[in-house]
Amino acid sequence: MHDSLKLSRLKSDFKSCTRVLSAIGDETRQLILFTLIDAGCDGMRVGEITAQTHLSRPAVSHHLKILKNAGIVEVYKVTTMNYYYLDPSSKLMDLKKLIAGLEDLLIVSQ
Amino acid sequence: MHDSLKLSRLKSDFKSCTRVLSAIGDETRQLILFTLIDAGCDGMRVGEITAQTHLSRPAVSHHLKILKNAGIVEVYKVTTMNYYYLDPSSKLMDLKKLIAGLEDLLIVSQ
DNA sequence: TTCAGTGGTTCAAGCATTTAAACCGATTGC
DNA sequence: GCAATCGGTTTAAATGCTTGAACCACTGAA
Repeated sequence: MHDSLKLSRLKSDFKSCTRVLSAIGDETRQLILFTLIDAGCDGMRVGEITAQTHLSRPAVSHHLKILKNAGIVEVYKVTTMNYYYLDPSSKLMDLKKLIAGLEDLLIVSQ
Repeated sequence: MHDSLKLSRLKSDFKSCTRVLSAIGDETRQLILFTLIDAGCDGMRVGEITAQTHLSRPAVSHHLKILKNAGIVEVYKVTTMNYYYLDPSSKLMDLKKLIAGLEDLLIVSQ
């Protein structure tokens, strides 16, 4: 494959990963991710995350919105309760393709 | 392997990747990366990057510092000229381990 | 209908990041 | 020495992000 084609694919891979990257590059959101992993597949409510961390409820709500926007977490409702969980078919896995493309370009062209 | 061990490894993987993640999550720094990839193994000077982008020299210098700090780019001096290039044994490759750990935890526990 | 629980949103304050102008030292050519 | 090039750094302004208080709507139980 031509290097210019590889580069343009890398650019579009980066584009589709930018939200994910900046979402998980933040330590506060990493903390929320770890808390959600602990919770397992049932997910976790905003109030529970607030209780297990040093974060306020609006802060948790805010960061969950960013994680949801990035395609990393999902939510389901039970009456008034919102359960957040890690999406297994998550945008996180798009990073695999990005890293592979980067590796290819780094190894070949250096 | 126990899930709690997996989680604590994931935490330390995240810790060592946080700088890289927030470095490449930024569109301006992505642009600089693309420009450096185009440059190939010889690297590129700050002035050249400034000329090929819409960025000012202090901005380029600032973002290169962040990329260098994250272990993504390296630099070599020729008299007064600083040539920046992508480090092939880059911290970028640490992301592979992080993604693998994430995938493992997401697939097993969901 | 009243009340407690849940959680999203708005807002203003505080903080961090980004930027360009200006400045600096170092090096090279004349 | 002098001027020009190179590029790092400092500064101040602007912009953006994060946060908690306060507020809102919705649901279910009594």
